[in-house]
Amino acid sequence: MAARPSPAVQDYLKAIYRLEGDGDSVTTTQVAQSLGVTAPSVSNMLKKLEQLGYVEGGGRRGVRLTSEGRTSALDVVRLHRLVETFLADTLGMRWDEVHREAEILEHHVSEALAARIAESLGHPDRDPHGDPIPTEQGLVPDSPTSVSALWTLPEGATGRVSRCDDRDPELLRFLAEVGLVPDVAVEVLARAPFGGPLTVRVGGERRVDVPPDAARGVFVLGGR
Amino acid sequence: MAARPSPAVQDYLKAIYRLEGDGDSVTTTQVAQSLGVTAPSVSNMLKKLEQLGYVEGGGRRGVRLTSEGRTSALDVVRLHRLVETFLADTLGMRWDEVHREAEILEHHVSEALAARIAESLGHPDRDPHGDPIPTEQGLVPDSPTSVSALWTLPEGATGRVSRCDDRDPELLRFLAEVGLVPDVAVEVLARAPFGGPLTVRVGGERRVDVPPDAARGVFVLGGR
DNA sequence: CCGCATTGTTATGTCACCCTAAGAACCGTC
DNA sequence: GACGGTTCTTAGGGTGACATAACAATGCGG
Repeated sequence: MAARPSPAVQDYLKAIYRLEGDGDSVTTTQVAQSLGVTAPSVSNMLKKLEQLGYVEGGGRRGVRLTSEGRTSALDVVRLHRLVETFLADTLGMRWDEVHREAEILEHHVSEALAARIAESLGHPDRDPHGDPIPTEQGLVPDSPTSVSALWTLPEGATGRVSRCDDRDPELLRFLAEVGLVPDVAVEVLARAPFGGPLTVRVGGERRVDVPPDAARGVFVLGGR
Repeated sequence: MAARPSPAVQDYLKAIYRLEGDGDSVTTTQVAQSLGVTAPSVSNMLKKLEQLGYVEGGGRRGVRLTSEGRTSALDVVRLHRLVETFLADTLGMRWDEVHREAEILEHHVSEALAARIAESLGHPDRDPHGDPIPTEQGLVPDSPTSVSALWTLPEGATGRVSRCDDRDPELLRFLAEVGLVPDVAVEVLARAPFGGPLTVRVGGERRVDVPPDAARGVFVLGGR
């Protein structure tokens, strides 16, 4: 029953967890950029995290989470996504507002409260942006392997929106407007050259032009 | 549009606000005891609060809140009680659990979220313990003047429970068990001598023995 | 009016977390 | 294998909020 890490530590663990997704070893600068702090701050904190047993490999080539670190990171991620889902579903907050709020509340919601929230929502396994919600035991619902950014799909590709990047409220407002939300069917009709927009059929109905930076934040579970 | 004070500052303002209730000038030691910190810490913080314009009269005889201080204190109290109400009504948390949780969340709930919570609850004016919830404009719903601690009532007195002290979960569990909750009718049937229990009729039905320390935490709006 | 308890302050230290400035280690290029 | 650029760490500060220790001021009983 380890004590709950401080908000700062939780933020570092969460960032490292997210960065481990692509490639496995995480560098000081990656973390610094991701959290908006300076490299020396990260250097100090990583040393501390290593002493606390949350990360290892502190020497050269970046750090990795220990299993304990991963457990703690998943705890935070779970709370974040549960809170997001709750704010959206129960309180009717817009999906572009919930991330900010959850970013703070994730550090201050007790386990007891989280359990109640989860129960009142019927133990959801996806948050409003389509991200999987880890279980209390730290299991992450299967992330299908054939998920690619909409941006990378060739003309003619079809599939369903799996998740959307939740960090940019403006992006989310745009996506909501054009109907690019989780579970909707999409088909890439055309790719404009020179970094132009993608033309996409959304929900079998609307034709929508999606600019590159938007298309990079939408992930599609491929039909083919 | 003053920036939101830090959690620590909010806690001090809340404590001073509560202590101003009885008598008007609040001393260093009162605050220290109320917050469980040492006198020097309070001394420092009061100096800071005075510089920030939240309190005045810092010299001799204790401090008082400025109107700005009172406004900020009421903001915190409002959030605390809204959160309590929400946790109890919407999430079914027991009334003895909500205080602890709200004590933390009050510092981290945004104005936007508070507004949504208030709306989803229909802008309640009492929390689960019967305490009044200040409005967004900082107005405290009328606290009736003829409210006295159950402990102070003479034999034969009648009335309705107005509010219960929310700080001791054990007390609240006891009160819930014997039915002493806000709005229930009570009548003092007997006062045992030498600090013995009060015998009270609750809700026109049950006879209940209420020990002194419990009777001091229940406040009754007098019928006569 | 003096002594002494209560109350409050100043001085100083600690801890967590962040910063800037400056030096050390690594890395591909020539 | 020296060189310039990137990356990382060490050194040294700063802030907020707490602590302890020691001193000052108040206020009351005798």
